[in-house]
Amino acid sequence: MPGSSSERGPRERMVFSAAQLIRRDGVAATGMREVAEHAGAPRGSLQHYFPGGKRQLVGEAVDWAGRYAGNRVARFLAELSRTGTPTPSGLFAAMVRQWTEEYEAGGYGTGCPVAAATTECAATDADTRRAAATAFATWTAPVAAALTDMGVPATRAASLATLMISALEGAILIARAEQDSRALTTVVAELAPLLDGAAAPG
Amino acid sequence: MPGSSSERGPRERMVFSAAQLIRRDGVAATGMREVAEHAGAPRGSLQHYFPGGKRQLVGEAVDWAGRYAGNRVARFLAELSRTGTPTPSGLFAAMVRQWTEEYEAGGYGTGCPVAAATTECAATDADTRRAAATAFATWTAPVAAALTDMGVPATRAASLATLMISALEGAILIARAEQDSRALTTVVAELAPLLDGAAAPG
DNA sequence: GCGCTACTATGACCGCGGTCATAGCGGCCC
DNA sequence: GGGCCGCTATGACCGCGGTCATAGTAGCGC
Repeated sequence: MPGSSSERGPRERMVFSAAQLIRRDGVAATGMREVAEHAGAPRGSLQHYFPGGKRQLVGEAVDWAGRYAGNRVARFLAELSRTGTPTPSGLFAAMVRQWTEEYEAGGYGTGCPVAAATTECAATDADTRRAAATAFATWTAPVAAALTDMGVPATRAASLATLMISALEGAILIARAEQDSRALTTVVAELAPLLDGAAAPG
Repeated sequence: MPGSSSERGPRERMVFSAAQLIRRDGVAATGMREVAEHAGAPRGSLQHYFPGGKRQLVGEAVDWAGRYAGNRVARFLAELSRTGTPTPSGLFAAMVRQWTEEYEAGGYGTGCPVAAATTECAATDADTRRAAATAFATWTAPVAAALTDMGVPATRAASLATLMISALEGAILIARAEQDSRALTTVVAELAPLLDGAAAPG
C-alpha cells in the first residue's frame, strides 16, 4: 500500500481511505464519517474539500484507484526488466500476484474499488460510471503499451490487455467468494501460453 | 428472462425480484419494500416467507442466480447440439452473447447479482459470501462438464471453466462502465483459439 | 490589530430502510 | 361454528448516514 497513512495532506488521505473502505464494504456501505475517521481527518474537512459530497469523494477514489493500478503496471515492468526480459505472461503473473499475496497474507476482505463502484453505481450515477470507465482505461492503456513493447501487434495488444484485466477482475470476485486464491492462479496459468504466443511474431 | 412475472407463487417472485434489483442497484441499495413492490407481492409477506430478513432474501436470490446460470449452460448446449457439434468457443460465445444482446437491446443497467453480492458482502457477511461461492460453483460445474464432453481433459476443464467465467464477469464490469459491449466481444474473440485448442486431443 | 482566507467543529435535520408488534382475514378440518 | 393456520396489513420504532447551517480558530498580509 502506498503512502499508507500519515504523509500527504488530509485531503489525499481521505480519498485514499475512501478507496480502501469501498474496496472492502462497497460504496453504499461506506459512510462519510467513517472515511474521515479512517483517514484521521476532521469530519469538518469533508464538506470543505468535497463540496460535491459523497459523489465527488467516490469519484476521486475511483480516479485514484485507476491511476494507482496504472502506476503499478509501470513498476512491474521495471522490476521484470531488472531480472530479465519481460514477457506478457510475466506481466500478467505480476499483476495477479499482487492479489494472491495480499489475500494469502491478510485474508480475502478486499476487492477492487472500481469494480465496486461499477456494480453499485453504473445504473444510477452517470458521473461515477464515467469515472469507472476512465479508471479502466488508465489501467488498460499501460498494459497495452507494454504488450506492444514486447512485440505484440498493436491491434491485438489492446484486446489482450482487456482480456487480462477482465480475467483478473473476475478471478478476484471468485477468489473473494471462495476465500481461496485458486481462481487467480488458474487464470494466470491458463492465459500464459495465449499471451506469450501473441508476443512471438507470426 | 425466465417466468418473468406472474406465474409462480409470491415467494418465488420476490426472490426473483430481489435478484433483478440487486443486479441493477446492488445489495445495499435494494430495499425490502422495493422488492415486495417489484414482485407485486404484499409487504407483509416478507417477514412471513423470509423470517431471516434481508440476509435470507439476498441469500436465496444469489442461490437462484447460480441455478439460473447453470441451467442456461444446459440450454446453450442443447441449442448448439441442434445446429452442429458444440465447441468450447461456441459455448463461451453463447454465454457471452446473452449479455451483449441484453445490453445492446436494453441498456447497460444490469450486472451479475452474484458479483454484486460478493463485492458488497464478502467482507462482512459470511453466509452471503458462502452463497456466492456455491453460486459460482453451480455455474462452473456444468461448464466444466460440457468441456470434458467436448474432449477437454478433466483437469483442464475445470480450469478453463473458471477462466471463462472470470473473463465473462470482468468483461461485464468493463462493459457496464463503458456502456459498450466491446469488452465482451473482445474476450470471446481472444479466448476462442485457446478454448478450442484445449479440446483438440494432443 | 484588522480582516481575510483556509480550515475545523458540532449539532441538527430528515429521509430511508430493516425490523418488530400487533392485528385482521380467509379457509379448511373436525 | 369454533378454532387453528397460512397469509396479509399497517403502523411504529430506531439507528444510520448524507447534508446543511452556523460558528469557531489559526495563520498571514498590510
